[in-house]
Amino acid sequence: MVNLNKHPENPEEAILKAASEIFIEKGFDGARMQEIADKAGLNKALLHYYYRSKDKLFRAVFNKVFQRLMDGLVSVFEENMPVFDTIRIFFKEHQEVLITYRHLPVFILNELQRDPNIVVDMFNTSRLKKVRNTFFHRIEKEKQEGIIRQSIQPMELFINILSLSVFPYAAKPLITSFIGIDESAFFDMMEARKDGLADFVIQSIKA
Amino acid sequence: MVNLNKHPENPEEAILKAASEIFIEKGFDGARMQEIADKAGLNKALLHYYYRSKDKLFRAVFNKVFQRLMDGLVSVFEENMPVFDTIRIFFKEHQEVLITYRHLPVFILNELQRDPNIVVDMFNTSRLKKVRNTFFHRIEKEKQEGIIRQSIQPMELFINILSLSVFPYAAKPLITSFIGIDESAFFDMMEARKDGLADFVIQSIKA
DNA sequence: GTTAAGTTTAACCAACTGGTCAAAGATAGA
DNA sequence: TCTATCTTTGACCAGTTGGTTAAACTTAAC
Repeated sequence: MVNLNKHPENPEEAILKAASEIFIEKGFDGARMQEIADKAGLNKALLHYYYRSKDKLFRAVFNKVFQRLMDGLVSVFEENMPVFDTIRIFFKEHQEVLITYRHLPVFILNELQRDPNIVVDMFNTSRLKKVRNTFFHRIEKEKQEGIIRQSIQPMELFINILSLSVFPYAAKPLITSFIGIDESAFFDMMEARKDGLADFVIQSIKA
Repeated sequence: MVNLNKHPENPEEAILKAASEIFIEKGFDGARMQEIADKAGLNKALLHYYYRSKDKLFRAVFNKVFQRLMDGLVSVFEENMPVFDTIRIFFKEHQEVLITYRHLPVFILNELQRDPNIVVDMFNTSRLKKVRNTFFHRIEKEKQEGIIRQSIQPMELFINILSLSVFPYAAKPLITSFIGIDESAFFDMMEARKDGLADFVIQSIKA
């Protein structure tokens, strides 16, 4: 027989989708199970039927969202190419990820502070290993080739690149208030900044 | 007659202090008025006697904390001295502020996303004006003197410096998990990074 | 069509939450 | 000492919250 449900998706996915939006917008403490149910168009008891508790539902959401962000973040560093190219490509791609999922940085940073354990054994350490074996290794190589300054530390550079890319989006309300611009002007500014960022880093590390 | 209270401070301050700790640790939604009262060693009704509502108490906390962080952040940029000196002093001083108030960045970023209005008319725009008239002006001057590269945009540089300084502290749980170190190793790393940061920026902007 | 398993619902609950209030206690001036 | 004001408290309250449950509904196999 045909599916007579009001909802084309299966409820498990509908719940996860609605929960993602609510949790990301309001955080774990600010989110309400009833609100998630309303957004999914389902009875609240169903959330518990499929995901037992608010905590378990939250973890399902967080894991999915976190993995998504991580993929968009480290994948570029796992490919073997000249460091300057990696940097340019990263900033270009990562800015788009951040614009698409603009609330994710603050959400993840905040929930991670609330409970640092949610991330435990979420990193398959192979991920870092791969970054080490490609990006970090490449840096050392280009240092020997005289392309990159000797004093550059791969891990620090990695953190610097991340900082420059992510922070402005996390601090968007602060920046817009501080320099007195609206949201669209902010994204214009980020768009213009995109090209300059790679230059900023490369200029700093080149020999 | 002598003060027979168990608490040497006046209750208004005791509440604000306890509220600061709880709000910063758990956020507005996660904080409980009873928990704040317990931490202050006072009756819960007193919180409402002095601060009417949870929202008003939160605003009092946020304002104070925010002003404190802002002072430690922009004061260096308001002084007229060579740009490279400003940058070196800023990183050195700001890292100490961040270590002392290590939970503030995420707290402020998060609450600002929850309700961007809490920061409205909190910036006396004179603050930004002063930064413009000193730091930004100085950059333009040093560009003409051939000390700094022509393509450097003052506002972008300002945001970059902030990003490099603040982000690692906001992302501490992420970084420690990702590279598999504990908290003390993280702060050692930040300590070592401190000197390199100024070099990283200066190297990038010098002509 | 009977049955057994999976799915969905409305009604319900105990615990908790921000907030109130009347009364008790402290304080300082007259 | 009396009194008017300010402080402090315990008890209380209405609304909300995550979570439960028994019963109704669907589905598909026989």
